Amino acid sequence: METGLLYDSLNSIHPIDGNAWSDFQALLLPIELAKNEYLIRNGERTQFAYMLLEGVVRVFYNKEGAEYNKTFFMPGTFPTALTALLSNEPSHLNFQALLPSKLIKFSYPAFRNLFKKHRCLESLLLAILEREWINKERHDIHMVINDGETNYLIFREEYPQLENLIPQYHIASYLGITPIQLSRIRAQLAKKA
Amino acid sequence: METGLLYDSLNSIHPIDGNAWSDFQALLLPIELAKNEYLIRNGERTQFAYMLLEGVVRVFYNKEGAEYNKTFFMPGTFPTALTALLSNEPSHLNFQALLPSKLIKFSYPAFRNLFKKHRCLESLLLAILEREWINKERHDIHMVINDGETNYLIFREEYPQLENLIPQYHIASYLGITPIQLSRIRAQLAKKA
DNA sequence: CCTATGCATTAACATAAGTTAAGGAATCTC
DNA sequence: GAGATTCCTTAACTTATGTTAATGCATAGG
Repeated sequence: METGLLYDSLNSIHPIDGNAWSDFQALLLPIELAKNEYLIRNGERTQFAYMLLEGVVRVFYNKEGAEYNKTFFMPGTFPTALTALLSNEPSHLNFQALLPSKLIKFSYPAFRNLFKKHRCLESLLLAILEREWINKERHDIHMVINDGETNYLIFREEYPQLENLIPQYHIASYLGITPIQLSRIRAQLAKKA
Repeated sequence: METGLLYDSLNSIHPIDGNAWSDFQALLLPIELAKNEYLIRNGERTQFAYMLLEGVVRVFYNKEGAEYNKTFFMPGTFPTALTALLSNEPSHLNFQALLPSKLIKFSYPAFRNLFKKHRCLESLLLAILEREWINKERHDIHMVINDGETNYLIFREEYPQLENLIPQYHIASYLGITPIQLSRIRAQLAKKA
């Protein structure tokens, strides 16, 4: 199993000492998802955290049949239902692979059990939450302040290449607009250029 | 200084042992804000975390003169520029008292210095971030899924009494609509009832 | 190779929400 | 207590975006 990417990602967020890493590594399990397969559906509980190695995962909420995309996860990131994990409640969100994907998973309760022995892992979790908080706040500010066109341009910077890998209606949903409106925006941008 | 409310709030999030609390208590400073006075303006750095004892504080972003309200803080909560504190960068957000307010403040770096001695304080910060994350996610889901009318009703549940204490244009901005549109929604609701 | 399916685009139309502007109630100030 | 200020409401109008529907590629399956 390819754990080097995971180690590098985590260690760069907060240093992990050797013993902590070997205890943690014992928890890791590889999994694969086919295109359109789900990691978690809303209403399900989960005990697992994930890291994406290959592919793309989307997160969306679901209300009366309508889907609202919230985030896309790219390789090297953590498509994990944090709220469901932390609260131990059923997830309100769905996590779905949009392409054939490879991931590493590990049990979150087992991870927390290591905190007593390895304080650096608790500090690591704190550092991850801090980083996620900062990213989310920056993202939210963009989405509120800007119009659809600007957010589309930001999307293309945030997720390079992604627009060529997934249908545009997923992007439109992420931007909070209809695919028709996205099409109009793209037409306008093409005219400008 | 009235530190009981702060102790109870924090201790209920994560238990704080007696020594940790007395070391922490030594950091606390009381402050007062007049109506419309700022706690932090965008572009400023800050070292301080706050707890609100009395009054109301709003958080908003500012773009080309337009203001976008993001949150309101009520007594017992923490009107703190978390992102600016954690990242040590200038704040993108403004924190402003909407009523005469009383707060407790403490230095965040000094608080972090206590982590070595009192691990329970680090666990407390982790627990606070977890809770904030969960609240924010729930809030975001509401705002994306619902229309203006539903969000206005949710606002009234989330912040009981607040709509009588502050101008309606602040509420409209929070809901992402114009004051005129909020007025139309209120007129419709009155007609239904 | 032909057909069916999924997806993006475009046009025509409908609708919800923004803009501008005016009036009036409530509150503050001198 | 008179005048000024603030702010909420309402109306008339404009605009942006959603809706419905038709067209045309491209790709996959038989």
